Amino acid sequence: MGRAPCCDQNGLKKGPWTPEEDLKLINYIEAHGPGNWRTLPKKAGLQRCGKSCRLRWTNYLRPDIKRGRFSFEEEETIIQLHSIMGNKWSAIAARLPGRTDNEIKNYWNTHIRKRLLRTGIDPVTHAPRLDLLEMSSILTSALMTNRSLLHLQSLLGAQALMNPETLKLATTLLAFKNESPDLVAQNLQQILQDGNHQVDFQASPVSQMPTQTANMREGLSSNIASMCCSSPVETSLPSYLCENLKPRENGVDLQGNPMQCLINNENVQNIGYESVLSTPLSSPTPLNSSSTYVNSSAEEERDTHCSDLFKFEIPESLDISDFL
DNA sequence: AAGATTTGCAACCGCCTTTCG
DNA sequence: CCGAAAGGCGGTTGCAAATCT
Repeated sequence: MGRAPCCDQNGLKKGPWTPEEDLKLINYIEAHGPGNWRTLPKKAGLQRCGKSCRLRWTNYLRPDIKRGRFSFEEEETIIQLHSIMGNKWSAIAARLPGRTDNEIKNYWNTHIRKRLLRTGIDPVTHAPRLDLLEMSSILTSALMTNRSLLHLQSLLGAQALMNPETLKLATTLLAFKNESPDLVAQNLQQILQDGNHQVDFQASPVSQMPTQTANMREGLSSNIASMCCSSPVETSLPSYLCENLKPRENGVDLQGNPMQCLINNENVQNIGYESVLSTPLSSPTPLNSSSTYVNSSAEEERDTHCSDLFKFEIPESLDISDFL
């Protein structure tokens, strides 16, 4: 029954390929074609398993492979296709002539992913990073009422979605909430009013907290400082996000439309753990064209608003019909 | 100049699907 | 039709090169 074993792993070489091995593989495939990968190594005189040979050929030795840096157009194409397909590297590679799935995957992980993170975009969902928006909402709502600190509890419940700095700050604030809610809110207000975020924590109201909370105070100071360093106001978060994260008077945006952004104080009050979990912004799975969003009316408005920020056009040259 | 840290990428690993005896 | 190997794919690792301190 079945086939003979692919290869007994004994005595087969692993690790980087030598030029001599490459030459043997190239010569054999050019003369005979790959044929059966299982039997190829023996015929080609290689001490490798067929799988390793196939990988070496498809990812490196194939003559039609385009090497060198990715062009801007290629990069944009990868981002657009990834937003549709997710981590389907082979499918993406099929639409980028001369590029391999492995190369695209590596390029994504080392360049594009980091770039998107720097600009405040979740590389998984291609949406604004939820943690930045959420923390900004919390800090802003703390200005309005001390009661809003209750949202910290919700924030901690969503820890799987948060970055470590956000969690650290939320944890510290929550610990303070019970002890000195007024001081916490007062301190947050000072931070948000201070344009350069270089808050003197020794002189801030936090320093007036009881001595037994000295360690917590240090934690709060450092956490807030680190958060401020990555806040939307100071980082490379896209300008459209920074605009939407600024508190508005009268609940209207720059165009005079009713605000539908997270920062809207009324919406902030309604943002809890459940909404965090149900929103596609926090989905750990890649978006695809058939994604169904959970839409309460408020979330529908927010989704619409946010999706407008990330509209892009698929080039006509890209055939994505089979994904729709 | 040297050691430490970060970055980039080739290659491996393991799982899933397809193919074949 | 069944079961095992081949093929394919995405995630992860290890190491050399580059950069920083």
